[in-house]
Amino acid sequence: MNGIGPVTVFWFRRDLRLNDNHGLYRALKDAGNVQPLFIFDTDILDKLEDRNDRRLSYLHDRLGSLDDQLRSHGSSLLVKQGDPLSIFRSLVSDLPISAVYTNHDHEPYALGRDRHIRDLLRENGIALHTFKDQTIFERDEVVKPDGNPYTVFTPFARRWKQRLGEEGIPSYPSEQLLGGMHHNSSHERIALEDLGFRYALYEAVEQTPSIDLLARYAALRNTPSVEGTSRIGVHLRFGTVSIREMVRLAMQNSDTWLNELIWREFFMQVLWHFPHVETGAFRKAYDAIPWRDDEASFTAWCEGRTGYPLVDAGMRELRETGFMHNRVRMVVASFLCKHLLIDWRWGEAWFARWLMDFELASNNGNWQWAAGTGCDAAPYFRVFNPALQLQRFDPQMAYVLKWAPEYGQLELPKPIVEHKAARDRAIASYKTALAG
DNA sequence: TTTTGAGTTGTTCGA
DNA sequence: GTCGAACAACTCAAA
Repeated sequence: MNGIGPVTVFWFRRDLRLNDNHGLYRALKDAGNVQPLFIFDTDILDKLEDRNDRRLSYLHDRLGSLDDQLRSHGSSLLVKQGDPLSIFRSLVSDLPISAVYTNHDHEPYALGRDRHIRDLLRENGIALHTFKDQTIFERDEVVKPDGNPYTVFTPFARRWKQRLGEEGIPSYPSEQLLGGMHHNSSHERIALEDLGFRYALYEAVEQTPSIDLLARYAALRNTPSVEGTSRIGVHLRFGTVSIREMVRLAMQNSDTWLNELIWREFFMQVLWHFPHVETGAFRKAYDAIPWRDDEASFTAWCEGRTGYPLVDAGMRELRETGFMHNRVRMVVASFLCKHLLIDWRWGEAWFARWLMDFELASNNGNWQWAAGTGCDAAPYFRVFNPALQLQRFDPQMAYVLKWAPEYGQLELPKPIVEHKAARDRAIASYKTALAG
């Protein structure tokens, strides 16, 4: 490697941007000579079920544009593939590393990974500096006066907004310090094929919702045939936008949308404080529900062949695009858990596989909400009526016909369950399980 | 400690 | 067609 003297490594993970990046800002400001690094983590990649995962294509594209930007500043992204611990083991012997900077990742897997890397670096006399970047508040920054975590959204959101008002939103103008990147434009890129993947087309999404969209957000967000939602989930997941910029925008334009951003942090702190939710019900009594291991019905749901137009359209949209409108997510989730009485974890895993904007905490929290097993969840007797939801939110069938055109034919698919019978079965099953 | 009010997104039934 | 109550109690948060 060119350049003289020690380098500071900045490790990109879920913060793939050069602007308003907290950890990058601190690395540039406090240390300098910053070598940017990204690791394709084979522990994660090996678990992906599809060789043409849209998310990996998206990630790869973003790294390409990150590298382009870095090269315009005389630097380049060092990209490695492997398990991160081994990668760092070889990096510390190859490079004169003075410190490693990165941003927090509180998912269970990441916590363990980072602990091992911190230990390895410490053994080599290298400090790992980590920073809050992907949320406004994290861990136990928003808790009740007695120090315990909130488990109900509304008081959490109240306290969150109060703290925000007191503290304001910080800025980390890393983009102004890029002259301090380590000068080295010799790093080669790793092709998707070298990782064992193929390119999958995906629909690019605006990074910033327009003021116009936010002005109508509260009114239009439940209409799946309209572009009424922000769709920035994918950007928040990969950190291609700054949450701080989004919250500023929300505060100026839409309190309804701001609450959605707070929901994201609510579920993140639920996962942090109650890690058992990753595999089981938040309320343990709900683990007694006798889920039906009905693989045929599950497959019909996955493939969008339930005979319920809104459910089928949503499941097709998911498969075809990696996205599903939020209103429809609620309908299909309620349908799986209540009408089919299938374990919410099956649905959670399917969404995790296909959603471009998949985020463990939000996906888990919202599935537990729909199943009625979570904190502050929908009560178990609240069963979405897919026909009524269709009538209410897609009365012209514009959304349905876009994704499931067979519902425009005279002969309609036959429902795999009858609504009233399924609803009664769900309520009775939950009731019995919870009484036991 | 006790009390009180409230709790994302719904549906159904009967007046 | 419209409207309010019931659904099922329970837990949570805050005073």
